[in-house]
Amino acid sequence: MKMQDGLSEFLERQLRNRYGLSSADYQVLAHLSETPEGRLRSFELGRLLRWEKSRLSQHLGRMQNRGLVSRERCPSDQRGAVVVITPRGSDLIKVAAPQHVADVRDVLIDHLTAAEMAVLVTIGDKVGERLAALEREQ
Amino acid sequence: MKMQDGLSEFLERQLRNRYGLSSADYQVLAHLSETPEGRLRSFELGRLLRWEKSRLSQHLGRMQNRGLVSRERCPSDQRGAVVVITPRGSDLIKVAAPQHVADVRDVLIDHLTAAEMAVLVTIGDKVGERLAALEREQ
DNA sequence: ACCGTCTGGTTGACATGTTAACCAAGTGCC
DNA sequence: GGCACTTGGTTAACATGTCAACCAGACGGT
Repeated sequence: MKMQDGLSEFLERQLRNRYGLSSADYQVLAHLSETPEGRLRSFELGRLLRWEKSRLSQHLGRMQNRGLVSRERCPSDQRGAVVVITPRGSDLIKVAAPQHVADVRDVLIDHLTAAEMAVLVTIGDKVGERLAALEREQ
Repeated sequence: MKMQDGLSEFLERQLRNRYGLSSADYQVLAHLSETPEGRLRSFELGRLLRWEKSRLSQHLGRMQNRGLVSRERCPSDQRGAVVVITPRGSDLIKVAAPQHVADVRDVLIDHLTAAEMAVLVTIGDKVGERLAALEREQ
């Protein structure tokens, strides 16, 4: 648990200090920039991030005010919104992503042996399994 | 990272649904209940939790309103506050703690071999080391 | 076509966390 | 003693997350 908190706090702070991004912002931009068009339906983004819809809506509103994304009406579904990454958002993520990856290496990956890394992945999978099972049960 | 988020979210939700406690509340009560008198200087609690002082102050205010803790002036330092767990807080944590531990087993520990557990501890230590080193550097 | 239900999304009220400013009491040095 | 500096703690303003209520458009059975 301490490792958990320490890692998130460190990574969050790096992103915020260097680029003015929260890790929430980062994840939104990362997902958008991974699509060929830099655009996603709102609910798709929500599914990818596993965020509640109200959180997504509020967060996108703030990111829109800061000029990182914009929203368009969806032509095929009149209810829908399409989220589009702006040039500014795109530039930011292009700079921030490599540095963020470097930070993760610096504070975690570089200090693990291949065997340790493998075990960590196994543990992640097992926990993911268990959580998914609990979610199906409920 | 996903494991991280999934675990915290699950544990947080269990605590909240069953006892109306956030994990922040839980940690405060846990630390208090571990002292013989159920009381701690505010800044001691802050050091243990690694919380900023304003966060601590705000959170204790809310917990006080809910009757989980109370605050007294410190006799030896007129600036100081002593945080005391109330009977209600004490009862709550006595019920919540075993269940919380059981949840952690259920979703993590029970699914790991002894070897995996050992590696996880090693990784935690290494990351802790690295973060502490970065903090000393700053 | 019509109506009940589901789905995508927004909003308001509230809980929580961060930063910066502030205040009052200790501490150290002259 | 007096004065600068540090320390413990609170507060205000703001960013973020949650829940519940709401609205409008889609969808399915009749």
